[in-house]
Amino acid sequence: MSGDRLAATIRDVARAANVSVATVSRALNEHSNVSPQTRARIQTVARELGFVPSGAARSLITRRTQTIGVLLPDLHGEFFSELIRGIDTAARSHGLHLLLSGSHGDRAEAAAAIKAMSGRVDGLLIMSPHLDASALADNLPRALPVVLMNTRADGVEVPSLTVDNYGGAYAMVRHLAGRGHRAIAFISGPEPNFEAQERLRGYREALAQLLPGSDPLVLPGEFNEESGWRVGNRIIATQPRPDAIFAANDAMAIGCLFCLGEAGIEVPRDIALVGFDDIPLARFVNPPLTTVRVRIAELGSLALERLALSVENRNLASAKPQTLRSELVVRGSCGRAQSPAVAVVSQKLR
Amino acid sequence: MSGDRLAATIRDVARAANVSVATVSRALNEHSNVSPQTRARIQTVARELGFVPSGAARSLITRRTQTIGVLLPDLHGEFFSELIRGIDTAARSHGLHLLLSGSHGDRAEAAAAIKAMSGRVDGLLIMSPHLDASALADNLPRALPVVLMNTRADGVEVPSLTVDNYGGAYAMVRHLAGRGHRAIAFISGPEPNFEAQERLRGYREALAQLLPGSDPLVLPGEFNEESGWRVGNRIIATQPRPDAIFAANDAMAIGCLFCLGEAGIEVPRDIALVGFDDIPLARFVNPPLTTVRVRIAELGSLALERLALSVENRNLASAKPQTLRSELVVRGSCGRAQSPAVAVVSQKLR
DNA sequence: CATTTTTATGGAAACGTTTACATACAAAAA
DNA sequence: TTTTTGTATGTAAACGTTTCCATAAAAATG
Repeated sequence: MSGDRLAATIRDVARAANVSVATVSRALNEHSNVSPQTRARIQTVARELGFVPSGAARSLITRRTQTIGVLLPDLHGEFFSELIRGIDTAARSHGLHLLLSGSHGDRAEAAAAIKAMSGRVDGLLIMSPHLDASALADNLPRALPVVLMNTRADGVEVPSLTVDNYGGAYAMVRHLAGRGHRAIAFISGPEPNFEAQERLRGYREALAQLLPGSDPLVLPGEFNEESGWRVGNRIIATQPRPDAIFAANDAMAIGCLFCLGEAGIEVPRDIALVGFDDIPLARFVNPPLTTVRVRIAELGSLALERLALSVENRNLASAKPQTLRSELVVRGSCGRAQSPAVAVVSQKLR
Repeated sequence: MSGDRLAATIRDVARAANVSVATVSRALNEHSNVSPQTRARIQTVARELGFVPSGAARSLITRRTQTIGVLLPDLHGEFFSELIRGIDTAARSHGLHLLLSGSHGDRAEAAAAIKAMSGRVDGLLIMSPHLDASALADNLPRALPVVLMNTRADGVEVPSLTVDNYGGAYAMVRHLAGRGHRAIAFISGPEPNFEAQERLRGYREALAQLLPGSDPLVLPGEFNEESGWRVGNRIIATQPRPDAIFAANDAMAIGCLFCLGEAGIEVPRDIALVGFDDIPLARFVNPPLTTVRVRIAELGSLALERLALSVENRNLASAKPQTLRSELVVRGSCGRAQSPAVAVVSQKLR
């Protein structure tokens, strides 16, 4: 019972059950053409021996790893746990595994990550908002299906899913303008980031078109709470103070919110504050955050579905970029809303 | 340039470079005993052909997948993105890949997840606070290294890392008692959860020993913001109202904080409120949250290090459980702290 | 009963690597 | 010059599956 140092293989099972390896394979993979008694015997023996089929051997012969590689820029914050959750859900329903790589800062790191994954996956899901797709394309093995998420893919023929960052930002500015705000400051994301750029572009163009007299005020942030906090302090010191702050993501908006709170500046009474993403936390802060909803988990699911399709058909999916609509979620933080308590409760019940 | 439908193999490279496959293998794997010219030629050819070594074939012969399976109960919230980040960092430094499975509700799902991963990984990292380790052990292939995180492992001989939930909770109650709070309510986590149980035990025992006159008040929560919010409403309605609320994790504390805020109950003036975990957000809420710091990312890193060690030595690591000390982080939310602004700023600068 | 069809099983090749062993040839030592 | 050592390369076996093909036995058909 204890001398089994090496893991049992299919041959061990075959020998113990007095059949050929072919029969064991058929029995364990639910093929037809195996007699019920033989199958039962093999299953028993396999369990006794603690037989676990080697994924490597199976992948080698079937030419399928049943694994999707997921390349993300980093793993900080709720955005990524939501995204992974969406991907994981879809992967599970397809019987696919997820090989995760949680950071690639520069081009070289991205190349290394792609290379390391390449021989082990059936397809690649990449989010690389700070890198151009052409930089990635050089390192991608041909014939390996890829789907890009929120990544600039201008000259390259790669299927991609993108959130409508531009439209969402534009809609938010329109909403703020509609509420009478005139001086709207913008906390932008990191400069090279594709999403940050699109949101900034939405802000700028909406401002130019809807509030022609108003000058844009752009304050650079880093997409995390801390930078929102820092920028909050800058805004407090700004004279004249803007009517409204539009943070390019919720994490910065929340950081800013607490900064303002401590300085005794009340949102939305003294200043309006809105974000972007609708992370789960957004509805729980006080006042609840008006934001642009991006169905993060859905983005992940859809991307995986598309990839799974092209893996199953062994083709490279059409490169047509797909854009997910983003939608405005009006809560209390932008001023003149209904009672915050009501707004939040209605959000909690889906 | 375009007729290459099938991926190139090492034989294709060998043929094109006029050498044997063995030489190609040696050249590409940085072995010695390959002449510089040959190596260069092979590398060029390999690049031109877009050769990517098959992970399956390599794993089959080396008996190493260079992959660690990570089994988590779910993926909601910052806790898990932190944990994964810690694991990923350590894995990267060992050249290991991560195969992620993001949910197993019940015993059967956990068994399925383990089975699905078993043949594809060199080791398993499992967090399963709501499942007993013995339930897992039945499904674990013998000879597969495993490390458990925050999982009850009473009767079973499996290496495990656990956060000192009991000690942290005890220390928190002591701190609250030291500040003069007498009626301390506790928002507990989900009943079957191991961590939730340990934190509750710490609360109960500390209360019994340090405040013998005070009756425990335990309100059930679910470890997420929403349940914290719900329990907040219950507490508002409670008469007499407790002096302090100890939430079993930060997510619930934050949900509760916003609930109280909307009801006009000010923290810490009207009631003290503390949490557990020290998620990144905790220092940014207003007032900044007093909590118990659990080095979540570090827990992940340490667990992976331990697993990597036992994978490299091809042995099953010692089953001695390791406990990570948790530490009290006093910020503004527990009353009578220094100026909140100062407290937060000092936290921001590491 | 003779034939055909169906069902259950076995034999063996294939998947793409790594590596132990063999070998050829050049350089160093005798 | 002959022998020894070392370097660069090739040959072939092995890893553990799946699956095509062959075959034997059993069942169905004539």
